[in-house]
Amino acid sequence: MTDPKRTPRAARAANARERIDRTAYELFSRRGIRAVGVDKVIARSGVAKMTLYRHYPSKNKLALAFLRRREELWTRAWLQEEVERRGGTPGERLLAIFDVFDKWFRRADFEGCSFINVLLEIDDRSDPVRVATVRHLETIRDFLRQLAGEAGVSDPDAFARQWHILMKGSIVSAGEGDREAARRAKAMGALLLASESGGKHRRPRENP
Amino acid sequence: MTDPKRTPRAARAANARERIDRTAYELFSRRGIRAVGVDKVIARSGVAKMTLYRHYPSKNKLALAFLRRREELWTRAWLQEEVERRGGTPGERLLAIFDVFDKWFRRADFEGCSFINVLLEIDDRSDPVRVATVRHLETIRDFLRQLAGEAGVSDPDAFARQWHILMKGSIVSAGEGDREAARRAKAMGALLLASESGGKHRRPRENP
DNA sequence: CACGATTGAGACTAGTCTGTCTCTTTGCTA
DNA sequence: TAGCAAAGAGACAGACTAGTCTCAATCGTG
Repeated sequence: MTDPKRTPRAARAANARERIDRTAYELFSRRGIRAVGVDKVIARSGVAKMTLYRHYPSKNKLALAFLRRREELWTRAWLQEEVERRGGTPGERLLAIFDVFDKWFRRADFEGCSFINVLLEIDDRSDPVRVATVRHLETIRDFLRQLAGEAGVSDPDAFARQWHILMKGSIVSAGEGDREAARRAKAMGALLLASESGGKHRRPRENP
Repeated sequence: MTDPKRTPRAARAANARERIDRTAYELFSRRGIRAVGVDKVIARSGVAKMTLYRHYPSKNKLALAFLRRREELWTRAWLQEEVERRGGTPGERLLAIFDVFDKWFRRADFEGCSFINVLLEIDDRSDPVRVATVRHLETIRDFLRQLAGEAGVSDPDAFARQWHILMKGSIVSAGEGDREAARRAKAMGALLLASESGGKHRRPRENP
Protein backbone atom coordinates (compact mmCIF):
# COMPACT_ATOMS: atom_id res chain seq x y z
CA MET A 1 0.00 0.00 0.00
CA THR A 2 1.38 3.34 -1.04
CA ASP A 3 1.76 6.02 1.53
CA PRO A 4 2.12 9.43 -0.14
CA LYS A 5 2.41 11.39 3.06
CA ARG A 6 5.78 10.64 4.51
CA THR A 7 8.95 10.38 2.51
CA PRO A 8 9.93 6.74 2.53
CA ARG A 9 13.32 5.94 3.88
CA ALA A 10 14.30 4.30 0.65
CA ALA A 11 13.40 7.31 -1.43
CA ARG A 12 15.59 9.44 0.76
CA ALA A 13 18.28 6.83 0.84
CA ALA A 14 18.24 6.53 -2.91
CA ASN A 15 19.42 10.10 -3.30
CA ALA A 16 21.65 10.16 -0.27
CA ARG A 17 24.59 10.85 -2.52
CA GLU A 18 22.78 13.63 -4.30
CA ARG A 19 21.90 15.21 -0.97
CA ILE A 20 25.54 15.01 0.09
CA ASP A 21 26.70 16.55 -3.16
CA ARG A 22 24.18 19.37 -3.01
CA THR A 23 24.94 20.16 0.61
CA ALA A 24 28.69 20.07 0.06
CA TYR A 25 28.23 22.40 -2.88
CA GLU A 26 26.24 24.90 -0.84
CA LEU A 27 28.63 24.88 2.07
CA PHE A 28 31.98 24.64 0.27
CA SER A 29 31.13 27.26 -2.34
CA ARG A 30 30.05 29.72 0.29
CA ARG A 31 32.47 29.15 3.16
CA GLY A 32 35.42 27.32 1.66
CA ILE A 33 36.55 23.77 2.17
CA ARG A 34 38.73 24.09 5.23
CA ALA A 35 36.12 26.07 7.07
CA VAL A 36 33.44 23.41 6.67
CA GLY A 37 33.71 20.15 8.59
CA VAL A 38 32.27 16.86 7.48
CA ASP A 39 30.03 16.94 10.53
CA LYS A 40 28.43 20.08 9.13
CA VAL A 41 27.84 18.43 5.78
CA ILE A 42 26.34 15.43 7.53
CA ALA A 43 24.05 17.46 9.78
CA ARG A 44 22.85 19.68 6.94
CA SER A 45 22.26 16.87 4.48
CA GLY A 46 20.59 14.65 7.07
CA VAL A 47 22.83 11.77 6.18
CA ALA A 48 24.68 9.34 8.42
CA LYS A 49 28.40 9.76 8.73
CA MET A 50 29.11 6.30 7.41
CA THR A 51 26.91 6.99 4.41
CA LEU A 52 29.08 9.93 3.46
CA TYR A 53 32.25 7.96 4.01
CA ARG A 54 30.95 5.08 1.94
CA HIS A 55 30.45 7.40 -1.01
CA TYR A 56 33.61 9.41 -0.44
CA PRO A 57 36.54 7.76 1.31
CA SER A 58 37.86 11.08 2.57
CA LYS A 59 36.96 14.74 2.80
CA ASN A 60 39.50 15.44 0.10
CA LYS A 61 37.62 13.23 -2.33
CA LEU A 62 34.44 15.04 -1.45
CA ALA A 63 36.23 18.33 -2.09
CA LEU A 64 37.34 17.10 -5.51
CA ALA A 65 33.77 16.07 -6.30
CA PHE A 66 32.63 19.52 -5.24
CA LEU A 67 35.07 21.17 -7.61
CA ARG A 68 33.88 18.97 -10.47
CA ARG A 69 30.31 19.94 -9.68
CA ARG A 70 31.31 23.58 -9.52
CA GLU A 71 32.74 23.33 -13.01
CA GLU A 72 29.55 21.69 -14.25
CA LEU A 73 27.19 24.17 -12.65
CA TRP A 74 29.17 27.38 -12.59
CA THR A 75 31.60 27.27 -15.48
CA ARG A 76 29.59 25.35 -18.01
CA ALA A 77 25.89 25.55 -17.20
CA TRP A 78 26.03 29.12 -16.00
CA LEU A 79 28.92 31.19 -17.34
CA GLN A 80 29.37 29.60 -20.74
CA GLU A 81 25.64 29.14 -21.35
CA GLU A 82 24.85 32.68 -20.34
CA VAL A 83 27.68 34.14 -22.42
CA GLU A 84 26.77 32.20 -25.53
CA ARG A 85 23.17 33.23 -25.12
CA ARG A 86 24.00 36.91 -24.84
CA GLY A 87 26.78 37.51 -27.33
CA GLY A 88 26.75 36.95 -31.06
CA THR A 89 30.31 37.47 -32.23
CA PRO A 90 33.29 36.11 -30.29
CA GLY A 91 34.23 39.63 -29.26
CA GLU A 92 30.74 40.31 -27.99
CA ARG A 93 30.80 37.08 -26.08
CA LEU A 94 34.07 37.95 -24.41
CA LEU A 95 32.63 41.26 -23.30
CA ALA A 96 29.38 39.59 -22.27
CA ILE A 97 31.33 37.73 -19.60
CA PHE A 98 31.45 40.94 -17.65
CA ASP A 99 27.76 41.57 -18.13
CA VAL A 100 27.11 38.17 -16.60
CA PHE A 101 29.57 38.99 -13.85
CA ASP A 102 27.81 42.28 -13.27
CA LYS A 103 24.59 40.53 -12.34
CA TRP A 104 26.55 38.01 -10.28
CA PHE A 105 28.41 40.67 -8.31
CA ARG A 106 25.17 42.41 -7.43
CA ARG A 107 23.62 39.34 -5.88
CA ALA A 108 23.26 39.65 -2.13
CA ASP A 109 24.61 36.14 -1.68
CA PHE A 110 27.63 36.61 -3.95
CA GLU A 111 29.98 33.80 -3.03
CA GLY A 112 33.03 34.47 -5.17
CA CYS A 113 34.94 32.02 -7.33
CA SER A 114 35.44 28.72 -5.57
CA PHE A 115 38.47 27.90 -7.66
CA ILE A 116 40.25 31.07 -6.57
CA ASN A 117 39.11 30.66 -3.00
CA VAL A 118 40.32 27.09 -2.70
CA LEU A 119 43.50 27.87 -4.60
CA LEU A 120 44.42 30.53 -2.09
CA GLU A 121 43.40 28.65 1.02
CA ILE A 122 45.69 25.71 0.30
CA ASP A 123 49.36 26.37 0.77
CA ASP A 124 50.85 23.10 -0.43
CA ARG A 125 51.28 23.29 -4.20
CA SER A 126 51.23 19.52 -4.56
CA ASP A 127 47.93 19.13 -2.74
CA PRO A 128 45.55 17.27 -5.08
CA VAL A 129 42.71 19.63 -4.27
CA ARG A 130 44.84 22.65 -5.09
CA VAL A 131 46.06 21.01 -8.28
CA ALA A 132 42.45 20.39 -9.23
CA THR A 133 41.56 24.07 -8.85
CA VAL A 134 44.39 25.01 -11.17
CA ARG A 135 43.02 22.54 -13.67
CA HIS A 136 39.51 23.94 -13.37
CA LEU A 137 40.82 27.45 -13.88
CA GLU A 138 42.52 26.18 -17.01
CA THR A 139 39.16 24.97 -18.24
CA ILE A 140 37.86 28.49 -17.97
CA ARG A 141 40.88 29.74 -19.85
CA ASP A 142 40.31 27.14 -22.56
CA PHE A 143 36.94 28.73 -23.12
CA LEU A 144 38.53 32.16 -23.33
CA ARG A 145 41.22 30.95 -25.69
CA GLN A 146 38.59 29.45 -27.94
CA LEU A 147 36.72 32.75 -28.14
CA ALA A 148 39.96 34.67 -28.59
CA GLY A 149 40.93 32.42 -31.46
CA GLU A 150 37.56 32.87 -33.10
CA ALA A 151 37.89 36.61 -32.64
CA GLY A 152 41.11 36.49 -34.61
CA VAL A 153 43.52 37.79 -32.02
CA SER A 154 47.18 37.25 -32.78
CA ASP A 155 48.05 35.24 -29.68
CA PRO A 156 44.91 33.57 -28.27
CA ASP A 157 46.69 32.05 -25.28
CA ALA A 158 48.26 35.29 -24.15
CA PHE A 159 45.00 37.08 -24.77
CA ALA A 160 43.07 34.51 -22.75
CA ARG A 161 45.48 34.91 -19.86
CA GLN A 162 45.07 38.66 -19.94
CA TRP A 163 41.31 38.33 -20.05
CA HIS A 164 41.44 35.92 -17.16
CA ILE A 165 43.41 38.46 -15.15
CA LEU A 166 40.58 40.92 -15.66
CA MET A 167 38.06 38.33 -14.57
CA LYS A 168 39.92 37.23 -11.48
CA GLY A 169 40.79 40.77 -10.50
CA SER A 170 37.18 41.85 -10.77
CA ILE A 171 36.00 38.86 -8.73
CA VAL A 172 38.37 39.71 -5.90
CA SER A 173 37.30 43.34 -6.06
CA ALA A 174 33.67 42.26 -5.90
CA GLY A 175 34.53 40.18 -2.86
CA GLU A 176 35.98 43.30 -1.33
CA GLY A 177 32.68 45.04 -1.89
CA ASP A 178 33.03 46.87 -5.19
CA ARG A 179 29.79 46.22 -7.03
CA GLU A 180 30.98 48.09 -10.10
CA ALA A 181 33.95 45.78 -10.54
CA ALA A 182 32.50 44.05 -13.58
CA ARG A 183 31.96 47.31 -15.44
CA ARG A 184 35.45 48.48 -14.65
CA ALA A 185 36.91 45.24 -15.95
CA LYS A 186 34.70 45.34 -19.01
CA ALA A 187 36.03 48.78 -19.91
CA MET A 188 39.57 47.44 -19.80
CA GLY A 189 38.49 44.42 -21.79
CA ALA A 190 37.09 46.69 -24.47
CA LEU A 191 40.41 48.49 -24.65
CA LEU A 192 42.30 45.24 -24.96
CA LEU A 193 39.96 43.98 -27.63
CA ALA A 194 40.23 47.23 -29.56
CA SER A 195 44.00 47.15 -29.41
CA GLU A 196 43.98 43.61 -30.78
CA SER A 197 41.68 44.32 -33.69
CA GLY A 198 43.73 47.35 -34.59
CA GLY A 199 47.19 45.96 -34.07
CA LYS A 200 49.76 43.59 -35.50
CA HIS A 201 48.55 41.53 -38.42
CA ARG A 202 45.33 43.39 -38.76
CA ARG A 203 44.59 46.69 -40.42
CA PRO A 204 43.57 49.48 -38.13
CA ARG A 205 39.85 49.91 -38.04
CA GLU A 206 39.97 53.34 -36.61
CA ASN A 207 37.76 56.06 -37.86
CA PRO A 208 39.48 58.21 -40.43
CA MET B 1 66.22 25.54 32.57
CA THR B 2 69.80 25.00 31.50
CA ASP B 3 70.25 27.81 29.11
CA PRO B 4 72.65 26.47 26.49
CA LYS B 5 75.55 28.59 25.36
CA ARG B 6 75.10 32.30 25.18
CA THR B 7 72.04 34.31 24.34
CA PRO B 8 71.13 35.26 27.85
CA ARG B 9 67.58 34.74 28.83
CA ALA B 10 67.06 38.41 29.28
CA ALA B 11 68.33 39.30 25.86
CA ARG B 12 65.91 36.84 24.35
CA ALA B 13 63.14 37.88 26.65
CA ALA B 14 63.64 41.50 25.80
CA ASN B 15 62.61 40.94 22.21
CA ALA B 16 60.05 38.25 22.87
CA ARG B 17 57.41 40.38 21.25
CA GLU B 18 59.55 41.03 18.22
CA ARG B 19 60.20 37.31 17.85
CA ILE B 20 56.48 36.65 18.04
CA ASP B 21 55.75 39.30 15.45
CA ARG B 22 58.41 38.06 13.07
CA THR B 23 57.35 34.46 13.39
CA ALA B 24 53.68 35.29 12.96
CA TYR B 25 54.59 37.28 9.87
CA GLU B 26 56.53 34.41 8.34
CA LEU B 27 53.85 31.84 9.03
CA PHE B 28 50.71 33.88 8.39
CA SER B 29 51.97 35.44 5.18
CA ARG B 30 52.94 32.08 3.77
CA ARG B 31 50.22 29.73 4.98
CA GLY B 32 47.35 31.97 5.95
CA ILE B 33 45.92 32.67 9.36
CA ARG B 34 43.46 29.85 9.81
CA ALA B 35 46.01 27.26 8.77
CA VAL B 36 48.53 28.31 11.42
CA GLY B 37 47.86 27.54 15.06
CA VAL B 38 49.16 29.54 17.98
CA ASP B 39 51.11 26.46 19.07
CA LYS B 40 53.03 26.69 15.80
CA VAL B 41 53.84 30.34 16.37
CA ILE B 42 54.96 29.54 19.88
CA ALA B 43 57.14 26.60 18.89
CA ARG B 44 58.76 28.49 16.02
CA SER B 45 59.41 31.66 17.96
CA GLY B 46 60.67 29.81 21.03
CA VAL B 47 58.36 31.76 23.26
CA ALA B 48 56.15 30.57 26.07
CA LYS B 49 52.46 30.40 25.45
CA MET B 50 51.66 32.82 28.22
CA THR B 51 54.16 35.27 26.81
CA LEU B 52 52.28 35.37 23.56
CA TYR B 53 48.94 35.71 25.29
CA ARG B 54 50.22 38.50 27.47
CA HIS B 55 51.19 40.49 24.40
CA TYR B 56 48.13 39.53 22.39
CA PRO B 57 44.94 38.61 24.23
CA SER B 58 43.75 36.44 21.35
CA LYS B 59 44.85 34.99 18.07
CA ASN B 60 42.64 37.50 16.30
CA LYS B 61 44.59 40.35 17.82
CA LEU B 62 47.78 38.71 16.68
CA ALA B 63 46.29 38.42 13.21
CA LEU B 64 45.44 42.12 13.21
CA ALA B 65 48.99 42.93 14.28
CA PHE B 66 50.26 40.75 11.46
CA LEU B 67 48.16 42.65 8.93
CA ARG B 68 49.48 45.96 10.23
CA ARG B 69 53.01 44.64 9.91
CA ARG B 70 52.25 43.42 6.42
CA GLU B 71 51.16 46.90 5.46
CA GLU B 72 54.34 48.35 6.92
CA LEU B 73 56.70 45.89 5.29
CA TRP B 74 54.95 44.97 2.09
CA THR B 75 52.83 47.93 1.07
CA ARG B 76 54.95 50.79 2.32
CA ALA B 77 58.54 49.68 2.73
CA TRP B 78 58.53 47.43 -0.29
CA LEU B 79 55.94 48.26 -2.94
CA GLN B 80 55.72 52.01 -2.51
CA GLU B 81 59.44 52.45 -1.91
CA GLU B 82 60.37 50.35 -4.94
CA VAL B 83 57.87 52.09 -7.17
CA GLU B 84 58.94 55.56 -6.18
CA ARG B 85 62.54 54.61 -6.69
CA ARG B 86 61.96 53.25 -10.17
CA GLY B 87 59.50 55.62 -11.77
CA GLY B 88 59.83 59.35 -12.37
CA THR B 89 56.44 60.55 -13.55
CA PRO B 90 53.21 59.33 -11.97
CA GLY B 91 52.42 57.30 -15.08
CA GLU B 92 55.83 55.65 -14.98
CA ARG B 93 55.33 54.84 -11.34
CA LEU B 94 51.98 53.23 -11.99
CA LEU B 95 53.54 51.03 -14.64
CA ALA B 96 56.55 50.36 -12.42
CA ILE B 97 54.22 48.54 -10.04
CA PHE B 98 54.13 45.68 -12.50
CA ASP B 99 57.89 45.69 -12.87
CA VAL B 100 58.15 45.25 -9.13
CA PHE B 101 55.47 42.56 -9.30
CA ASP B 102 57.42 40.85 -12.06
CA LYS B 103 60.39 40.30 -9.80
CA TRP B 104 58.07 39.28 -6.99
CA PHE B 105 56.21 36.70 -9.08
CA ARG B 106 59.47 35.08 -10.13
CA ARG B 107 60.63 34.47 -6.61
CA ALA B 108 60.65 30.78 -5.73
CA ASP B 109 59.01 31.55 -2.41
CA PHE B 110 56.28 33.78 -3.83
CA GLU B 111 53.68 33.97 -1.13
CA GLY B 112 50.89 36.01 -2.70
CA CYS B 113 49.05 38.96 -1.25
CA SER B 114 48.14 38.37 2.38
CA PHE B 115 45.28 40.82 2.22
CA ILE B 116 43.62 38.93 -0.61
CA ASN B 117 44.38 35.59 0.97
CA VAL B 118 42.90 36.52 4.33
CA LEU B 119 39.99 38.30 2.70
CA LEU B 120 39.01 35.16 0.86
CA GLU B 121 39.61 32.73 3.70
CA ILE B 122 37.18 34.50 6.03
CA ASP B 123 33.53 34.11 5.17
CA ASP B 124 31.97 36.36 7.75
CA ARG B 125 31.90 39.91 6.39
CA SER B 126 31.72 41.42 9.84
CA ASP B 127 34.80 39.59 11.11
CA PRO B 128 37.25 42.23 12.38
CA VAL B 129 40.17 40.53 10.67
CA ARG B 130 38.36 40.50 7.35
CA VAL B 131 37.33 44.11 7.80
CA ALA B 132 40.96 44.97 8.45
CA THR B 133 42.08 43.38 5.18
CA VAL B 134 39.55 45.47 3.29
CA ARG B 135 40.97 48.53 4.98
CA HIS B 136 44.53 47.55 4.12
CA LEU B 137 43.52 47.02 0.50
CA GLU B 138 42.05 50.50 0.58
CA THR B 139 45.42 51.81 1.68
CA ILE B 140 46.93 50.35 -1.45
CA ARG B 141 44.20 51.97 -3.49
CA ASP B 142 44.85 55.30 -1.82
CA PHE B 143 48.37 55.10 -3.16
CA LEU B 144 47.05 54.33 -6.63
CA ARG B 145 44.52 57.13 -6.47
CA GLN B 146 47.24 59.55 -5.48
CA LEU B 147 49.36 58.56 -8.48
CA ALA B 148 46.33 58.64 -10.76
CA GLY B 149 45.49 62.14 -9.60
CA GLU B 150 49.03 63.29 -10.20
CA ALA B 151 48.90 61.74 -13.64
CA GLY B 152 45.93 63.91 -14.48
CA VAL B 153 43.41 61.15 -14.89
CA SER B 154 39.81 62.27 -15.15
CA ASP B 155 38.44 60.05 -12.41
CA PRO B 156 41.29 59.03 -10.09
CA ASP B 157 39.14 56.81 -7.90
CA ALA B 158 37.69 54.83 -10.78
CA PHE B 159 41.12 54.61 -12.35
CA ALA B 160 42.66 53.37 -9.11
CA ARG B 161 40.01 50.68 -8.83
CA GLN B 162 40.69 49.55 -12.38
CA TRP B 163 44.41 49.49 -11.73
CA HIS B 164 43.83 47.52 -8.58
CA ILE B 165 41.84 44.96 -10.55
CA LEU B 166 44.89 44.47 -12.76
CA MET B 167 47.11 44.08 -9.72
CA LYS B 168 44.87 41.61 -7.92
CA GLY B 169 44.16 39.64 -11.06
CA SER B 170 47.84 39.30 -11.81
CA ILE B 171 48.60 38.23 -8.25
CA VAL B 172 46.03 35.44 -8.41
CA SER B 173 47.39 34.37 -11.78
CA ALA B 174 50.88 34.31 -10.37
CA GLY B 175 49.59 32.14 -7.55
CA GLU B 176 48.23 29.80 -10.18
CA GLY B 177 51.68 29.56 -11.67
CA ASP B 178 51.80 32.14 -14.45
CA ARG B 179 55.14 33.87 -14.08
CA GLU B 180 54.38 36.28 -16.91
CA ALA B 181 51.31 37.61 -15.15
CA ALA B 182 52.93 40.93 -14.30
CA ARG B 183 53.89 41.63 -17.91
CA ARG B 184 50.41 40.77 -19.11
CA ALA B 185 48.87 43.11 -16.58
CA LYS B 186 51.36 45.84 -17.40
CA ALA B 187 50.38 45.71 -21.06
CA MET B 188 46.76 46.27 -20.11
CA GLY B 189 47.80 49.02 -17.74
CA ALA B 190 49.63 50.74 -20.58
CA LEU B 191 46.49 50.60 -22.68
CA LEU B 192 44.40 52.05 -19.88
CA LEU B 193 46.91 54.80 -19.27
CA ALA B 194 47.09 55.64 -22.97
CA SER B 195 43.33 55.79 -23.25
CA GLU B 196 43.23 58.19 -20.34
CA SER B 197 45.88 60.55 -21.58
CA GLY B 198 44.65 60.56 -25.15
CA GLY B 199 41.01 59.62 -24.78
CA LYS B 200 37.86 61.58 -25.28
CA HIS B 201 37.29 62.54 -21.69
CA ARG B 202 40.79 63.82 -21.35
CA ARG B 203 41.43 66.24 -18.61
CA PRO B 204 44.09 68.80 -19.35
CA ARG B 205 46.24 68.94 -16.29
CA GLU B 206 49.85 69.96 -16.41
CA ASN B 207 51.60 68.46 -19.42
CA PRO B 208 52.19 70.34 -22.71
C1' DC C 1 71.34 42.51 47.76
C1' DA C 2 66.54 42.35 47.07
C1' DC C 3 62.36 43.44 44.81
C1' DG C 4 59.15 43.52 40.93
C1' DA C 5 58.21 42.43 36.41
C1' DT C 6 58.81 39.42 32.56
C1' DT C 7 59.46 35.07 30.67
C1' DG C 8 59.86 29.89 30.17
C1' DA C 9 57.90 25.42 30.63
C1' DG C 10 54.22 22.76 30.56
C1' DA C 11 49.89 20.85 32.52
C1' DC C 12 45.18 21.50 31.72
C1' DT C 13 40.21 22.55 29.89
C1' DA C 14 36.91 22.27 26.58
C1' DG C 15 36.04 22.10 22.16
C1' DT C 16 36.90 20.91 17.25
C1' DC C 17 38.57 18.04 13.43
C1' DT C 18 38.71 13.62 10.31
C1' DG C 19 37.88 9.05 10.10
C1' DT C 20 36.40 4.21 12.10
C1' DC C 21 33.39 1.16 14.19
C1' DT C 22 29.12 -1.23 15.71
C1' DC C 23 24.40 -1.96 15.73
C1' DT C 24 19.82 -1.27 14.07
C1' DT C 25 16.43 -0.10 10.60
C1' DT C 26 14.68 0.18 6.13
C1' DG C 27 13.14 -1.03 1.45
C1' DC C 28 13.67 -3.79 -2.57
C1' DT C 29 13.74 -8.18 -4.66
C1' DA C 30 13.85 -13.25 -5.23
C1' DT D 1 8.42 -14.16 3.45
C1' DA D 2 13.44 -14.27 3.72
C1' DG D 3 17.58 -12.24 2.52
C1' DC D 4 20.46 -8.48 1.10
C1' DA D 5 22.33 -3.98 0.33
C1' DA D 6 22.08 0.60 1.74
C1' DA D 7 21.39 3.80 5.15
C1' DG D 8 20.59 5.91 10.00
C1' DA D 9 22.38 6.70 14.61
C1' DG D 10 25.85 7.49 17.45
C1' DA D 11 29.87 6.04 20.19
C1' DC D 12 34.66 6.30 19.77
C1' DA D 13 39.80 7.27 18.71
C1' DG D 14 43.51 10.30 18.07
C1' DA D 15 44.98 14.53 16.75
C1' DC D 16 44.53 19.29 16.79
C1' DT D 17 42.42 23.96 18.31
C1' DA D 18 42.37 28.46 21.40
C1' DG D 19 43.01 29.85 25.68
C1' DT D 20 43.96 29.49 31.12
C1' DC D 21 46.71 28.60 34.95
C1' DT D 22 50.63 27.57 38.02
C1' DC D 23 55.33 27.87 39.35
C1' DA D 24 60.08 28.60 38.97
C1' DA D 25 63.97 31.04 36.67
C1' DT D 26 65.79 35.26 35.33
C1' DC D 27 66.37 40.09 34.38
C1' DG D 28 66.97 45.20 35.38
C1' DT D 29 66.69 48.56 38.81
C1' DG D 30 66.52 50.55 43.53
